[in-house]
Amino acid sequence: MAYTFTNSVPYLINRAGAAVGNRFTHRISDHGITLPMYRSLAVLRQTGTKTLGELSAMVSKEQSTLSRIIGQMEDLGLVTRVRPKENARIVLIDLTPHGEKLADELMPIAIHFEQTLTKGLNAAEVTELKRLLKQVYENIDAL
Amino acid sequence: MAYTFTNSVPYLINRAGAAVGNRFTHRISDHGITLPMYRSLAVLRQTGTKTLGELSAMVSKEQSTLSRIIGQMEDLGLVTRVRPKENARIVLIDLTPHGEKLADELMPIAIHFEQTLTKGLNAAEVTELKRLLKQVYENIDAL
DNA sequence: TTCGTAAAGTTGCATATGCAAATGTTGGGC
DNA sequence: GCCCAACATTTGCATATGCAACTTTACGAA
Repeated sequence: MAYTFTNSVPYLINRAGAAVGNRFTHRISDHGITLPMYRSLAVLRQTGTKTLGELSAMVSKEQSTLSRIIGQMEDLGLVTRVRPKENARIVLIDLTPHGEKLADELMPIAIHFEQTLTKGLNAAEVTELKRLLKQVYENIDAL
Repeated sequence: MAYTFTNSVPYLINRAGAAVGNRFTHRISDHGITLPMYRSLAVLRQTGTKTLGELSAMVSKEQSTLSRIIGQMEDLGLVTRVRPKENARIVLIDLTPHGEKLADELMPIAIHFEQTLTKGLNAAEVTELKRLLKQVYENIDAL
């Protein structure tokens, strides 16, 4: 299969990711948070307490960048940042009740996005898309 | 199917896109260009002359941001920027011979990425992935 | 022709980002 | 117990980014 830039996997992934991100960003802007903030909320809501490093990996943001974002979220009263006495190297990040509430409020929006984006695809196709995206992600290690 | 953030389409797309982008960025850094610069080169190489607006849409970068990036590429001698007499509103962007040469040099890297990312997938699966990504992209309009 | 409006790019400005260096912390070897 | 290397996070700094405002140009209506 001939290689064409605009038909390459990175191009198609980036194009879709950027466009979806922009839409979501604008959709949640009136809730006073940004996209990386939303992603942090959603990960914490789903998986509970995380260290900064763990969260950084899960939301695909550089640690130093996320450190500042979490700082803002702390100022907004959405999360808490705690250095445990047992291990004062790490920082444990948790949702506040306010953060949980906001995450819950945004859930319907996220679900709506998921449904709209997969419109025209049957369940098997959606599953396949996700499987392939995970495979591609794993393959990055080999680069 | 229950909605889970880390299994959602936007999450999986963003995760893969960000990681691939980072890898590629570092891989081409010794060639003196950034990722959006590479994308611009690749689009121009593939499709020829473009206006700033067209290029902006194709590389998924804001016009104002791309305007500055093209300015840098002009300084690097990679592209030319021309306002046609017939229509002085638009700016036509073209590769210089130097820009073409660089685009050609980077092609093997891009192909290597494509091959590595799709490792473990057969031809039908790769085609399917691309088809689904295009469908998702089209569905964004409905949001 | 002239005017008003839309189109296409560019620039000002405030914010976000990434890398590298700095800070503070732990645990192991001695 | 002390020192040193590895860890986890934060901060300094330069660059990238997005939005809104501005400039220039094109074009249709009167």
